[in-house]
Amino acid sequence: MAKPLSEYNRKRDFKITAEPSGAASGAQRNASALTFVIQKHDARNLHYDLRLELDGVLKSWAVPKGPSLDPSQKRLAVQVEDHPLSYGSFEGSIPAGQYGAGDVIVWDRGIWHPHDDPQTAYAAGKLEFTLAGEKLSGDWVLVRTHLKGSGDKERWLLIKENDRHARPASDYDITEAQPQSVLSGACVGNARPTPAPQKTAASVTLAGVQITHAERVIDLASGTRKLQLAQFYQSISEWLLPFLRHRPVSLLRAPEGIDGEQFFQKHSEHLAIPHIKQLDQRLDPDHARLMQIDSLAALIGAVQMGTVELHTWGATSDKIETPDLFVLDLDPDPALPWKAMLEAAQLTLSVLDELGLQAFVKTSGGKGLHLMIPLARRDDWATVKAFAKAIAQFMTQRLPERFTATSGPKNRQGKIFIDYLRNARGASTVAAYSVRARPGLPVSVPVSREELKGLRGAQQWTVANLQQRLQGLKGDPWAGYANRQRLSKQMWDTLGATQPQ
DNA sequence: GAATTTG
DNA sequence: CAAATTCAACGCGAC
DNA sequence: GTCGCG
Ligand SMILES: [Mn+2]
Ligand SMILES: [Mn+2]
Repeated sequence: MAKPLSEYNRKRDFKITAEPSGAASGAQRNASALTFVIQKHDARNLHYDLRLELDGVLKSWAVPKGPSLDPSQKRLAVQVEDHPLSYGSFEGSIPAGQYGAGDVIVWDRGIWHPHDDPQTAYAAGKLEFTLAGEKLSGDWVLVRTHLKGSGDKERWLLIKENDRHARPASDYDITEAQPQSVLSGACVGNARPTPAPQKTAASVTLAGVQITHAERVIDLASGTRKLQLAQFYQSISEWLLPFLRHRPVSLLRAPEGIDGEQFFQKHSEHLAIPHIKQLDQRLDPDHARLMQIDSLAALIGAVQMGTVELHTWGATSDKIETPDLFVLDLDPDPALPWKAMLEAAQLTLSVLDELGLQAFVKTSGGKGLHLMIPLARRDDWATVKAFAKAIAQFMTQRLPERFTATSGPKNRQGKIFIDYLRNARGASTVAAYSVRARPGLPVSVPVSREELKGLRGAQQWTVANLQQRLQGLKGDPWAGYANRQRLSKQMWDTLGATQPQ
């Protein structure tokens, strides 16, 4: 049943809106002279409001698509709160910020003749009636469906009966043919005289994905807009996708921009991220299904959902229990000068050289650097993590003034924490060429060993200047990355550690 | 951002 | 219909 | 057991 007039009054501030305040009409009208009105309302979504006078108020339904003269076209009509009779002649603009803000015109009005007792028929959920308006005529039926709409809103259907006023939709669309107000001749919505002027479209299609809120600024520091971030990711997709393909991915999303709420997302079961791949449940039986980005469309789909950062597992989905790389995440005390960070990286690389392991360096886009070591997918997570921990402890033992293998800010005072914990099953590390959700939108960028000494910071590249670097590159900074390496007994011995199990 | 619930 | 609310990870090590 | 971390 519809909400009463008090609901109408509660939703409106009559000091601000020009709409009439509501009071039921005391005088009981003659049942043969009931009025109806259809208002066209250019609110958030353009729709038509059908209002039938009954019991001194206007019973009201929102009809998203408006009436159709075609009896085969059933039009959804969501019942809304009763409106006062005086609302029937309201035409004008509801101010922004008010309930139902937007322009209203009286699209049609006249008399409705119920075929039966209207109170009884209304209560029964099936109103059959004849309209005598300026545009609409003939017999109509308004019938309540069993399905409730959102909340307690009742869903009805507005259907034209077959009579001499009926016309097939292919032949004639009355909302299209007669868009204007019957009071003023004014138009509203996309039927405006100059339909939606020169305003840039709010949504754009990129790589087959509709990007909504394309103009939303997601980073104040760089002024980057949502569409620009999507275009950036598209422009570097040939560099980024090889690091995303074939492995589980987690997303850091910030739909309102990096200064708004941020959250991590590891699965995509409830809401569909366009084109994203759902991985087999058996890969991680204790959790919801993991996801994977294998294509440009999926990447752009993720951006549409507000994704800024992409984090990947250190294993591929087809062999998920044996990592194909491990990470040494060098996290400096923020107070340390960049020079100390560079020296620490060189020292760690020297040890890896001693071990016979080739490592690949990337900026984190945050404070530190990431060393990535490709593996032959032979050892399990526990083994690989223990090995990374052994390196961290070995470095700390050798150079306790520079390094720590113990997490926590207190232990990191003046030092660099070698974060080996990224190498646990289920953990992830920001992918090479992922943007970071920080002011200026820095990017995690692979660099060659030769370039390392000249690095000026972990945020040297951002969405604004990465293109320039990539275009100027002579060769692949990570040449040889495809060479997978095995951990040997000799390496464990050198580190003074033993392989678990 | 999208789905769901509330008014 | 419009507005408000809800949800979108997880395990590890330090203490 | 809780907390902080990424
Ligand atoms: Mn309306
Ligand atoms: Mn780090």
